[in-house]
Amino acid sequence: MLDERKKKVLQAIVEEYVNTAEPVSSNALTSNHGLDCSSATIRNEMADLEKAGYLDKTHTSSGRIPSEKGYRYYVDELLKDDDISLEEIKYISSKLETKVNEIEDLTKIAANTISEVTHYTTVSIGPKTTSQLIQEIKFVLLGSRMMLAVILTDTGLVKETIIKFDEDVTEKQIETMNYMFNNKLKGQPIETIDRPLEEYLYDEMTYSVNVIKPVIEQIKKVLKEDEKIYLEGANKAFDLPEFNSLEVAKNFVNILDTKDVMADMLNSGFAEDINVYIGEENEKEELKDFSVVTFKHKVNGKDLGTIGIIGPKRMDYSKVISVMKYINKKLNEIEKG
Amino acid sequence: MLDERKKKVLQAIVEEYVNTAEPVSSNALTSNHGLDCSSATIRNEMADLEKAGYLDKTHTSSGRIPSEKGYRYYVDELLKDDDISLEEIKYISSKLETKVNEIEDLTKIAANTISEVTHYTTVSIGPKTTSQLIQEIKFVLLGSRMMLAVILTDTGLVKETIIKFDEDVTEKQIETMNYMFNNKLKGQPIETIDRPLEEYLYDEMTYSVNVIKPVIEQIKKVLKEDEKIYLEGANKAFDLPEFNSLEVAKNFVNILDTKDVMADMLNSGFAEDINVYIGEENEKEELKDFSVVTFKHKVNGKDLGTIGIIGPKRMDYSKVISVMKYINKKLNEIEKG
DNA sequence: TTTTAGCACTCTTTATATTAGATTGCTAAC
DNA sequence: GTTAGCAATCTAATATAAAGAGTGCTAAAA
Repeated sequence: MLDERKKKVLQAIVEEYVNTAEPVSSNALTSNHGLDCSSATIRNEMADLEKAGYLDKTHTSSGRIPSEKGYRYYVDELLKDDDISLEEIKYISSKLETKVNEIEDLTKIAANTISEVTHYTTVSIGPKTTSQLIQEIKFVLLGSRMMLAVILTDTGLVKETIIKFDEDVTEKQIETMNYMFNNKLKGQPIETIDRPLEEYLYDEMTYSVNVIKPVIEQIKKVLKEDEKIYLEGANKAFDLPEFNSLEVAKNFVNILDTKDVMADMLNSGFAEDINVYIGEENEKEELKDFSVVTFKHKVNGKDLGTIGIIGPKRMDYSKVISVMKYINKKLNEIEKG
Repeated sequence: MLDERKKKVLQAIVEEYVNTAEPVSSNALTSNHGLDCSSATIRNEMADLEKAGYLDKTHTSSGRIPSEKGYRYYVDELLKDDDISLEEIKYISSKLETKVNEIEDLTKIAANTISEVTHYTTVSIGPKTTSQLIQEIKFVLLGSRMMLAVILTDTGLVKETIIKFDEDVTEKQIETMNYMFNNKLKGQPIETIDRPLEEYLYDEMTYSVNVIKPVIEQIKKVLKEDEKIYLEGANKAFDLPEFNSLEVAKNFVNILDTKDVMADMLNSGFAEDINVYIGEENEKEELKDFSVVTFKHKVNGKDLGTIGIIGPKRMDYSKVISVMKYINKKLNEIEKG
């Protein structure tokens, strides 16, 4: 357990380093951090904190930077989670007030807002289809050989897809299909659209396979389709000094370009709350030099999308977490009322 | 006019520089370029070409690199436009064979393929809605207060949008609307959905403004919506030596992040053929250090989407243009047959 | 026992100089 | 018109030195 002064020193170092991106010297902490002692005393405290693993040095005679353990302690014990200004609150509210018709747009707007307020790159992904129930399926003929299929889920997610046929299809056929599909699928989880169902549908349907086959295939395809990942503020990262290293910059762009790393990153958080992964805490090798903060936007236990920030380990955790908490609250208000 | 040997020298320098990214010395051209003369002779030719503006030096005693005028001459006069291997042809064909149901997906696949084959970053954008005619509008009730609107255009573009109402809506109302909208809009260009039409619809519709207003607004919104821009292979650029400069890398990411620069870039080409913009030839300030190659995928004069490559001025124009030509041909075959 | 002043020591950063290597332009010969 | 030869020019790499920042330790002060 750290005593009060050590906590103060650690907190001061994290905050100072987050601000300046420079190793923090004992001298820098003697003023403006409420530490009423000399630099020599602080040096002693720093040495203790380093021995305990909370601080690192870049070389023998450098100032200190927080270690991952140091950041972790800061996030768990020391951060102020209301690090958000009135202007930021106003800005966020105004952005989220935009009337949107689809949940996915709301998630995108929230991600964009977070990126603007925190100046970090955000990534967002829509709700996982697998966790949803089919509320209704609707087929609409768009011509003699083209049909639109619309699938509504219980959380209000809408999936549409165009289906083309090799032969003419009648309104009557569509109606029958509509009835059959709904009969079988309403209220079922989306994964239901699988082998057994397929067989059933093929059996029951009296007409051409040419008609049913593309429908089933296309619907399966759309529902299993990887969720789209949206990036906001990729360029913002390049304003940070850690991205002056070409290797880091390249890694970063590579990560953003590798959609499945991003998807895994967003999907790995299970907590209801905000997930913070600092450096090595990230499962993915590629992310071990970065920090990631994510949260799932949920209403009544239903996943409506996930938003993540990816930035340097030297991230302003206070700001990021405060903003995310506030946005999460706002999103819940919007969804519920 | 350049004599044959000068052409050969220029071509050799462009090709050598495209390959190596190093200024080309007179010595490097004495072998493997069909130039049967000494390095001193080549030095003389180089000096002439530089005086004429086709070559540049990085410093007084460096080898030569092509100037923008040099690249332009190469693109206009010297490149081989069948610089594509059998494997590449096979690969492209296999990628484009995937059955897709929406035009926009086809454009995306083509852009992805180009990026894979050329190793450059590609950008693509769907068809411009403004150039299209409305073929049909279809409204589908999805619940008592939610409706789906589907707009089909003459080129097969499908736009869907969810519309939510503040009051219950009946099937009958939807049917009437369906009839009215189609009656007024079928065959019309998409811009028709504007003031005069709005008034007409408000007048004719006998029921609540609460119903018609959101419909018109949402449809307008969707149709005027900026086309989505798709990026492929943003990370590929970072393998190129010119991106070892942090400034260049940062600029590049900034450009990719600024969607309207990308959109303008894609929309500015008018030629039927392939557009090449080398460095300063780009209108946008941000692009003046890069080269851009775009082409519009058209069928029967109708715009179906635009694909662009953005890369260094030291771009493999032969490869890029060859691949684009081939892909364009393939796309036309797919659309027509 | 805790805190602090003082100072040698370490390491980074910046500046400067030196050298090796590549390539040109020019001159004069072929 | 072409080429060999060579001084001149510039880059890139390496070495050296000096300045500056910061620590750790010791011994004195509180």
